[in-house]
Amino acid sequence: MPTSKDVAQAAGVAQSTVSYVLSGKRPISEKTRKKVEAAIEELTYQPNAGARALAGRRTRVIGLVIPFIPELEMASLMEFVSVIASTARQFDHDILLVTEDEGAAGLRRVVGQQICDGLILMQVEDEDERLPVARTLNVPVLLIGIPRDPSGLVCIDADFAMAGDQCVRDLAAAGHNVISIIEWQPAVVNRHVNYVHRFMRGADAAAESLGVAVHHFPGGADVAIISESVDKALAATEGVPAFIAPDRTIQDILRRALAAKGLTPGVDVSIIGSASPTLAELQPVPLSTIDLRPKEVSRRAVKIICDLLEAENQGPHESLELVPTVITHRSSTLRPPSGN
Amino acid sequence: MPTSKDVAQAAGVAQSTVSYVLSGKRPISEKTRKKVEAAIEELTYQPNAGARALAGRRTRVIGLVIPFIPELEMASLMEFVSVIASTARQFDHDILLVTEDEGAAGLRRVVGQQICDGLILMQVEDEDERLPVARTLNVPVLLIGIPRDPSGLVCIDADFAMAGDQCVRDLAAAGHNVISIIEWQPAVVNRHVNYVHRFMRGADAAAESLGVAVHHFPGGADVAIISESVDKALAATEGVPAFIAPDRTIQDILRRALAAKGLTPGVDVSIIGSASPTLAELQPVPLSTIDLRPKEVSRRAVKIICDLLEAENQGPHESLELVPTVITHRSSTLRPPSGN
DNA sequence: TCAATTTATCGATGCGTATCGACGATGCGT
DNA sequence: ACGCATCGTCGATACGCATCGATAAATTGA
Repeated sequence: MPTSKDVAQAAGVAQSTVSYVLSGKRPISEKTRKKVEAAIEELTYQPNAGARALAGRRTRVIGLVIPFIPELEMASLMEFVSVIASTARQFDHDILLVTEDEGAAGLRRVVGQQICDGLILMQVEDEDERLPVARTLNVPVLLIGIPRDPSGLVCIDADFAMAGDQCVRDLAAAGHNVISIIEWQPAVVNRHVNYVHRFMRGADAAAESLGVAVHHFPGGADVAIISESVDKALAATEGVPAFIAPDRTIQDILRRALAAKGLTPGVDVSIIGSASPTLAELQPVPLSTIDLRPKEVSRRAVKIICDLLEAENQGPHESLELVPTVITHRSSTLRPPSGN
Repeated sequence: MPTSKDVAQAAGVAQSTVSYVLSGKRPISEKTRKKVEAAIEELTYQPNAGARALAGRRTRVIGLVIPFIPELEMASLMEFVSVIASTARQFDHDILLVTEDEGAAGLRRVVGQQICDGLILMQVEDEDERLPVARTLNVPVLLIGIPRDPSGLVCIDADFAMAGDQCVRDLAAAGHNVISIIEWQPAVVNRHVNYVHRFMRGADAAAESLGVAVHHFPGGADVAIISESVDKALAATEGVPAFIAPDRTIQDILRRALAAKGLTPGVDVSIIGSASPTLAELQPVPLSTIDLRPKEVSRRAVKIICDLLEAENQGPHESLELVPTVITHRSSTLRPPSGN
């Protein structure tokens, strides 16, 4: 592997000059720059990351702490990871995976060994054991998710309250007076990932202000429980029933249960939930969705932490950014009665 | 951040002694070791990765090149990534994400800058543009997937031929004379990820040797196409029909199409396919599955590349490892006629 | 008891880059 | 023509660790 010294020699300049050509931190004449660039090209020189990190006290690597929760939807997780990685590249950074099974010690390790300049924590819980550690690390940390106490931390997440609000308003506008929410899996709810609560709060508040009723029913991944919830929900509804079904599994089971009763989404019943556009289109009756915009959340997360890395003016930062959600009408919900 | 020099000072020894305590590459007396270890504890010293890489010419980082293929099942991809990352930790290595959108240049970058000691390439295609580059990199590269020409490369993958063989044998043993395979999405097949062909070859060979018929039908993610395939398959079958349905989407659509015709899996029709155990159990009729063992493939992949890194005796290696697949009977297939 | 080993530790050096101070060359105004 | 600021480049040094040769201390054998 050629070094900057080799480049310098080939170009007939000092090593430091090569360094300045690369960083642009001092003026270099057109002539020398050309020579150096030619030598770099010629030798296919690439700077050594270790040496760069050592001398420059910057690795240009961001640690991404990925959760290990079997109940979680792996597909959506992968979408975050993938977008985060490619966005990081746009900011000239790389992503190092830190798995949850190392626990909080993993954070101390990658920061302590200076493998990373900063961290992104995914799937942050209400009371997250990683937070006390995160607060003491002297590097920027970005949370995806909002803990109970976000003081001294930088957070971003989808605006779940807005999502709940939008769903309820939308269904109410379509003429529903009673809206049934099939809730997340208890395993998820009990982990206190508070987006569930935020969603519900948004939904309940909207219901109250609009004078419609929102009923909550147990959901999860169990066919029997969801079927029972559907029965109860239907019994408690006069007029056309409306369902909010958070994830794919619940949607699948709900759809099947309704089909068994001869109810067609968009005609005899409304369903709205969260799903990727492609998956939503794939359904027999394309699903109206509330888009939590994982890509946008990922992109902004990377941007925020890169800004923090750039600034580097120490001192704990604190901020909280909520990404607006977007509702998309397809065929699974009734249309509002009149003029668009 | 404390350095090894600080530790040395605190312990009253030379910096090099601290280094030897850590590496164990020279004998150290019990007494000094204790002192040094105490100092390390006291200062919560952690060696600087950059300096270590620079001096030791080893980063202990493995680059993981993740594909970006929308058609791919993100969930299974995430399982690979997650298991690879935690297995790497067991071998005292970390995983750096390299996204496909950098293309082959990404490989050159992470290796050229010596961010990584080696690479794992996922989702390797028959004629993969990354391979010529991979061959010239002077670091170990491990492929998950088998290209058309694996010479000079180290590969691992699930044994798809075995999977095809097992599915056909199993269905034949249950009394089916005609077996219908709903194929992968054309987008996947056309990418020449040859596991599709290997699966088919295994299936066809088994069929021939058993004297049963295997019919192939177009699949994918399109409801209309799959429904038509199901109709044709049923028309072409006398007796109880049997289906092999590769992925989740195909399974979902197939199940719905069969239900619409009043056919119940495990009674009037057999279905077998690839799915995670939890997902398989979740179905109304638990799905008999062929397990492609992504976790085992991931674990072995990491082990192989770590062994190569350990060995470090240059020269191109070459090997090909196939991980046996496992068939699991649940309720969606007929049972073999007689005494187990 | 003394030379020959072995054992435990130290000091010095190199890894490849970034950065700082210094210095000659150039351009400016007067 | 002369001092002065600016520009462009060089040389030296630090970053934190691994490693090699050397040295001092402890052990062995005869």
